[in-house]
Amino acid sequence: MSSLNPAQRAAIRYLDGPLLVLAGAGSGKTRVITEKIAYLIDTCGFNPGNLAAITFTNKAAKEMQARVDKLLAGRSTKGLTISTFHSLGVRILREEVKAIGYKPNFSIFDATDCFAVLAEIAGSTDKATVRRLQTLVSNWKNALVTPELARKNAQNETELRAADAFAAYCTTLRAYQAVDFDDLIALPVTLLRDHAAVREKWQNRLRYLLIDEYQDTNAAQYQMLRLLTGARAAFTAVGDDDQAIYGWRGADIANLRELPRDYPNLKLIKLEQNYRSSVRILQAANALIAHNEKLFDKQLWSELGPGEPITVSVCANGEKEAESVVMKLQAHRFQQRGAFGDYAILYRGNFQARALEQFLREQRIPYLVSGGQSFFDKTEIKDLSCYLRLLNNTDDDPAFLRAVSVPRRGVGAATLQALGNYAGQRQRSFFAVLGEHGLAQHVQERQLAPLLEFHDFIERFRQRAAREAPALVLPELLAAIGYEAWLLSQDEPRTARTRWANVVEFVDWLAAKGAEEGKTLSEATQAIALVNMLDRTTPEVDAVRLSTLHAAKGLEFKHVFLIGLEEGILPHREAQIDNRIEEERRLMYVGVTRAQRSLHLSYCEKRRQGRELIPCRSSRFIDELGRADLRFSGGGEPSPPDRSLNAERFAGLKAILNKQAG
DNA sequence: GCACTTTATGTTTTT
DNA sequence: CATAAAGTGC
Repeated sequence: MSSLNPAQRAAIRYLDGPLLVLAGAGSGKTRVITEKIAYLIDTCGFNPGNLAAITFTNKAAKEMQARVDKLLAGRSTKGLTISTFHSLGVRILREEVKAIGYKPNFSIFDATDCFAVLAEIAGSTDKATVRRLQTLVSNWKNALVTPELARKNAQNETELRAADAFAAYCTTLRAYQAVDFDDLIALPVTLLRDHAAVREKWQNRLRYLLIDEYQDTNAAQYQMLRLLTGARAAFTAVGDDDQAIYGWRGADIANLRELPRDYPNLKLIKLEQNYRSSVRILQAANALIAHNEKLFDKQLWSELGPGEPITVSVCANGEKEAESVVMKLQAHRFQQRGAFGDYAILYRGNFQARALEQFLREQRIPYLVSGGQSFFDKTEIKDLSCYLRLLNNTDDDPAFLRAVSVPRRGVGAATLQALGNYAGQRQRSFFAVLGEHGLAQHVQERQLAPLLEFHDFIERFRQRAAREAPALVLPELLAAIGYEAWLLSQDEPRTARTRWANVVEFVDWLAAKGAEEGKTLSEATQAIALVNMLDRTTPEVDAVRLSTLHAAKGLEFKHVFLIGLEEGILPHREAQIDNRIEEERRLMYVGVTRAQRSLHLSYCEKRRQGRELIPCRSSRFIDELGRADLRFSGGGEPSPPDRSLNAERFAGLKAILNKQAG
């Protein structure tokens, strides 16, 4: 435990009660968690099986596991839980399903599946409407609001209709034997709350909890934590209110603010020494975040010297910005004789990566995009997951609909419509009514053959999948449906080849997973829903990292480029109201504090919106960094606030407020 | 009624 | 660029 500072050491050794560690960016918070796990096992004699560390992303969980393994080299960590909130939720659900009337082979719906269910219920094809409803439902679940309560709280006709849709949505999911992401927290909470025996069992099993990124917990996750820790309240929560960037997902900083109230004997330890960034970067970050209403006072400091000045480039438009950033990065790298892997380019939205990728390819600079479209969201992978989901749970209608249509087998929209009506009338799933004798009366005669053939086909593989490992069955299923040929017939040869390569990679991933933990079909299927990026360990590759600001949290880079610093991008156009501006500011803060040695900012004077180039204004956050250490280039300093532009901004704000009132 | 082709269109952030 | 809606041939 050498080279820990006194605050870190205190945080690791404190065991007398609940502990909140306020860990500033780069203050070694992951280190505190991993060292504390080692301390609890080595020095305090905890059984690893009685410890759980909870993170928000798989990436964080994986990294933590690796660091713990290294720290405890040789000693057993068997039974140690290091997982995301959602994975822990699945584990609890799987063990306790019978208490809430689900089968253990339940499906996990992703956002697309849930969207389709809600669209059907609302009878709406308008995307914006359904999306609003989806957010509403998600917010209710995250706040542990039941359909009944939502109905009671409804203020007007619209809210009442939404609450009814919510109720119907829950019923439908239950009929499908399916849960959504929010259920993975909400259901375990109700379970632990309402069943004392279950609660005691889990409290007994998880005797000490460590929670990472505590500021990102939502109400449901906080309740889960309370129920798991119980009266003993043996936990360490580590967080940073300045890095709370998931408010839009229901995360609530109130959980941080109210922790001292809920636990009067809560011990508070602050980590303020930053081991990551040079002084100039840290000063800029401190100046920026000072514009937020602060929850806890915190001043980061560093012993790492002044470092390079922060540069700001003004570019004509998005393409020019991408080009300039790539050129600047090249020049900087030559001058420093550095590696590509020392550089990251960070941005607000995924779409900003495209222009960058183009120039990086042109310059033959290796790069990796993190965030962005997940491997498991690719069409070919979703196709196969749906087959697995259907084999695992034949009540999973969304999976049925996809599997029955890919590849095409002579069953089209009209037939599925008729089948859906029949299934609805019989109160059974699509797959179930395929086996009924009455089927012939409800679909066209010539449709009968392909439908029955599909039913047989699934049934045959289902029996095999019950006995054999999914990774063995899947390749045969692929051959049986002629998937490779289908891909070739659908796409250009080279896209078809990449897609098939993805399929092969997916099968390999499944095999590796299965070998690792002896996964059953239902475990594998559920794991697929939760694991987002294919966990290829690629830190070895020397490549520039492209990442959204959200996905960059928890990472650090020697040199950071932060692009698109314009009003409307960062802060985002739809985040003009006060508390959301604060979250955008924290997002900027996260970006700034990723940098160790140098930080390069850029923004455009004009940006393409649709087919037109719209003039834009530099982000207010640039001004808030303090001018002292900024070096401008490309177009001089940003123009002083211009009245016409302010008027424009005001008009935008008014439009938003009107929309909300109406 | 089904399958495949063309055309428009649009993108906050993620478990 | 990748998906979704509308249009065309069978």
